[in-house]
Amino acid sequence: MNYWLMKSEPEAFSIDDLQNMPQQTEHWDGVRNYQARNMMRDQMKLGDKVFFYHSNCEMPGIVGLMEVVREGYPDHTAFDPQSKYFDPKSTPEQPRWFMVDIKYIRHTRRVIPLTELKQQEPLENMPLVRKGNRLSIMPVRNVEWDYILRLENP
DNA sequence: GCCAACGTTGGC
DNA sequence: GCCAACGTTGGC
Repeated sequence: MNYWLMKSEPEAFSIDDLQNMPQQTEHWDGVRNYQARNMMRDQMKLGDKVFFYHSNCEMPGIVGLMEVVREGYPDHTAFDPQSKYFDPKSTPEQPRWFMVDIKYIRHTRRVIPLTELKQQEPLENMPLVRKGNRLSIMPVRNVEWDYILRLENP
């Protein structure tokens, strides 16, 4: 099993929003970055676990756990001229953008803020804590995953 | 709201 | 294929 971290701006889509979806499941649409696209299309597998990260907000940090429940398939919002994610270069015949379906598992016991993650030496190689990184989806090493979960307890 | 860092676009 | 211009991300 592999581990991941996915960012979302809580004003657009938060962990609470996910929890309140039917089946507590939602497709992760709107990603328009090739690296992130490749991970969703090729690497994220059923049962993989994912940290939900809130970005661009008062307290950026890890807020919950989720699980991949459907592997990569075309992001249909790219086909819809009404969507803000519309991309005329993506067609159903030759889709350019992909998404996965994600299911809520639980909130973390507390928000684990970015400021705290940055202070952890074992996490210093995570793209998340590196300056200028803009990846909205990234792999998490097994040891990093376990380490972060231990931070949950104050 | 600012701005550094980064990715993408398009002229040449 | 280079690179300037532009747009976006996201912490602060």
